[in-house]
Amino acid sequence: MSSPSVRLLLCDDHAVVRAGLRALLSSADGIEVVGEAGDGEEALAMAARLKPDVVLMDLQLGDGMDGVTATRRLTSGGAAGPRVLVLTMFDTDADITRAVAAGATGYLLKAERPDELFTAIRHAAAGRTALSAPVADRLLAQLRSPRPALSEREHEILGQLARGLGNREIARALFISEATVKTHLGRIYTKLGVETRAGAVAVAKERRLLA
Amino acid sequence: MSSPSVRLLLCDDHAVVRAGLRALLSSADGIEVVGEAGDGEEALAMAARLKPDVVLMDLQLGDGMDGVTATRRLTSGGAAGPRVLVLTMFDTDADITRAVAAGATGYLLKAERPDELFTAIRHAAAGRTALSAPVADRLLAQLRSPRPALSEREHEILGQLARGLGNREIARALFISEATVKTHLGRIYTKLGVETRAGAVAVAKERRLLA
DNA sequence: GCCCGTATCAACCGATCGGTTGATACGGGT
DNA sequence: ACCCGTATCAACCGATCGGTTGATACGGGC
Repeated sequence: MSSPSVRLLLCDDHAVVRAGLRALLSSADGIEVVGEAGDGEEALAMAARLKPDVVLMDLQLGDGMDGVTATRRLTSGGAAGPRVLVLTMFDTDADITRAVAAGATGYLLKAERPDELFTAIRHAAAGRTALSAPVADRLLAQLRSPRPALSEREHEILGQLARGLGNREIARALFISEATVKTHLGRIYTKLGVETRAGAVAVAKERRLLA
Repeated sequence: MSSPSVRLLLCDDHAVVRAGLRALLSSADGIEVVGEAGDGEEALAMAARLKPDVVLMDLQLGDGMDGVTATRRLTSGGAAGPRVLVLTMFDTDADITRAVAAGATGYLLKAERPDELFTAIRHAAAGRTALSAPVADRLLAQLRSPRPALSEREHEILGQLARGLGNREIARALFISEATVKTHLGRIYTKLGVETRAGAVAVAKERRLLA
């Protein structure tokens, strides 16, 4: 006998993409789309009600809760919660790391071949980790030559920096002295491999370290 | 009698999205997906060969030719060329304006309801302009209070700025004097409504003025 | 022909930035 | 107990940035 269908919940903020995925997956054996969510809150509510086996989650969810947060909330509920399979456009180190840290069972890219999606969903339902080849490559590369990650405080500094604030304004915004801002900035420059604040903003946007 | 099916070519760099769209559109009456392209070059080649009525074009096409360029090349071939219907994630002023300027017959968002997509495709095939409501709103808002557009030279300056270069380096890169760079930067700040270079980079990335 | 926008350059000045050195303090890990 | 990473602050200095004023030149549009 074949195992029962995988009950799947879609979460993506683009209705056209959701509809496309539903149409695509409905043609696959052993996969049943039980619902669609357009944002993180909706995904949590529908997951609680529909008890899907797997949530197919985009990381970019528009204005509200982001996909990483939604993933954490979905998986933090213990063993009863659904598996989360991340399906997104970006293969950035930061995205992958954060998604895995948030409890994602798998991670694959929208650029992947569709049949990879089918198998990844079945793997995820079985509790097996499902990382597509490019994603796994990136993870290993990162392990081999680990990039110095920004500390949380440095992240905050970077956020203010991207708003165009000067050092004094950043200092006021974060309730620290201007001197501290400068030391943080120095470390940020070193870690990002840049020499100016404009360069730091550019690299940060590039690596998707900022909203 | 009903008119023959609209012959449609998909162009999107994400295979999963393409497959989803194909699955979705195959369920629609009067629409026939005749091919898929994953980048701009492929789209041009397949359009020449398959002679589709409409090309459904994403603006973000990864590394190579961008969607605006592909649209221009597709529509510049005179009346024989296909209609181009842009389907993308972003409703940024710059994207909409450039796509329309490049000859797009329609522009709609992936966040739109799927049935809007069906009607837009049929409209585009008939040569009618197809702008979804949010996009049309933005266009009108822009006409009512036109934002000062950056000149081409200012764009170049901005590009170098985003690389983190100093004024002197920008001057050398563009073969102009440092003084000229500063005057350009002053106008850029005014037009973007910022006061610092970091702010300019942030706003530029926000409005998608940069790659 | 004239006006206006754009691009180019110069010289100036104060404010800010970037880098350095050195210091204190707190927490986690061995 | 010790070390290491992180966060915090101070003082200093040269280089750069941001703003201003003023100028020339070229092109398109009325």
